[in-house]
Amino acid sequence: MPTDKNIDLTIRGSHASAPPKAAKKILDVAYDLFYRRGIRAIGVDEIVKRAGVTKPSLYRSFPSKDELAASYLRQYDREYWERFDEAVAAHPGDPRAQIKAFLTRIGKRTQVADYRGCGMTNAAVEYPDHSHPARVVSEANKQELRRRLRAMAVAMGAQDPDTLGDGLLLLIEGAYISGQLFGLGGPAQSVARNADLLIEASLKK
Amino acid sequence: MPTDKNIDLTIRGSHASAPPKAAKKILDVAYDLFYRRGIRAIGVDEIVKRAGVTKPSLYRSFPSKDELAASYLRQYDREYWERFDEAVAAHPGDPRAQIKAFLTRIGKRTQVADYRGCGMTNAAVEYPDHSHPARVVSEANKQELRRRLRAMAVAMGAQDPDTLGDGLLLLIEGAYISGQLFGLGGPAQSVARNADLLIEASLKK
DNA sequence: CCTGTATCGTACCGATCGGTAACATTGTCA
DNA sequence: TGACAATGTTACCGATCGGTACGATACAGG
Repeated sequence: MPTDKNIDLTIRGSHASAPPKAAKKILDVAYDLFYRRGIRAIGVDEIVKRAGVTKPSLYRSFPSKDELAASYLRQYDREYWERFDEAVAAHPGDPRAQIKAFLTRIGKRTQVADYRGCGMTNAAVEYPDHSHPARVVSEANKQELRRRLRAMAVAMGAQDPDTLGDGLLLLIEGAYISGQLFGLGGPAQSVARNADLLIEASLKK
Repeated sequence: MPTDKNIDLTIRGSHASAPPKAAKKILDVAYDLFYRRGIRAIGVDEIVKRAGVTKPSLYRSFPSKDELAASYLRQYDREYWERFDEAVAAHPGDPRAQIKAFLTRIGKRTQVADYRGCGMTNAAVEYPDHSHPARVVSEANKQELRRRLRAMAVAMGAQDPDTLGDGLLLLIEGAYISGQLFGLGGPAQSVARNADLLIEASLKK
């Protein structure tokens, strides 16, 4: 049996004998570059150079640049719901506090120089074609976000849960975008406050 | 024989100088392609091909592709404030109705297949570098939008005008983005309703 | 040892990127 | 008509795009 010192974190197959050493470095570097500077702006040459590998190594682990971009977004997706679930777990049974915690965190994250917003949102803007592998991941992520927000609006006892859930989604997307548009001191810092106002106005009297 | 079938609409007189016959076609085509498919996704070759001209014609009227993109956004900017001012003019002295009219219009525009959101927002996502000519135009447009929304929040008598103005901006940006993410039936259709709820909750009691 | 297997890197592909030099064509007025 | 200036066109540039053929290399089990 192989040493198995490195556990494969992407549950591909149950093959324990697939330790793609280069693949992880490539994905890590691609994640950083794609997120910070955009997918279209980054060429595969720069990725392999920064990762210290060569191009064939990239194409042995990923069938194309588009699929590498999709892998980046799948990784982003996992971390996204981790953060979301943390906010939920911090306030059991209190959806309003859960939302507030999640949005407060988003508002804080937007208040740094060179904030780049949501990788999912950015990818969808870069690829209008609905069949693009990256966009498929992005749209699925947003559908799930919408589903959760609407469910939480129900749990909060909103008069019109779908409208409130969608309103919260609009505020969140607005925070991602205005965060990268305005930088420090931008409108995104008020996302939690505005969301709370909107929630208050949407509850059954 | 120069049949002169192409009318010159810029200069008075029958046969005055014909300044930018090609430039206008180039900008028109670039506007459409840049908006629908993204700036980075479109090459200058495709622009000149669709415009029925050649590359040197483009580079005689525009110093670079980046500057052509900036020109596209300046045109977008003019039309943007035209639409904004129309909503304002439709309800003199009633900022709340002005906002509602503007957002109702946005909400409607988002409810078409392949809606592509706001050209300004998209350009900023495509070009994270603050010094890029296209981004400079985009950021100026958003700063002006923020300024107007905050001023209208003051005029509405909000308890905290800056927060309300920024909240409206978040909803608007969210509508642009979710409009292109979700297509028909997406959250963007509720932008006007949510904005009105937020306004109601933000007025001085 | 030998041999199979899998990952590695060198070198290269055609296509396209943004941009330009040099030339042909055109309209205008003296 | 002749001369000028502006515009349009052909052909091309080096750089980079995403992607690959193929040989070198490392390492396992017999």
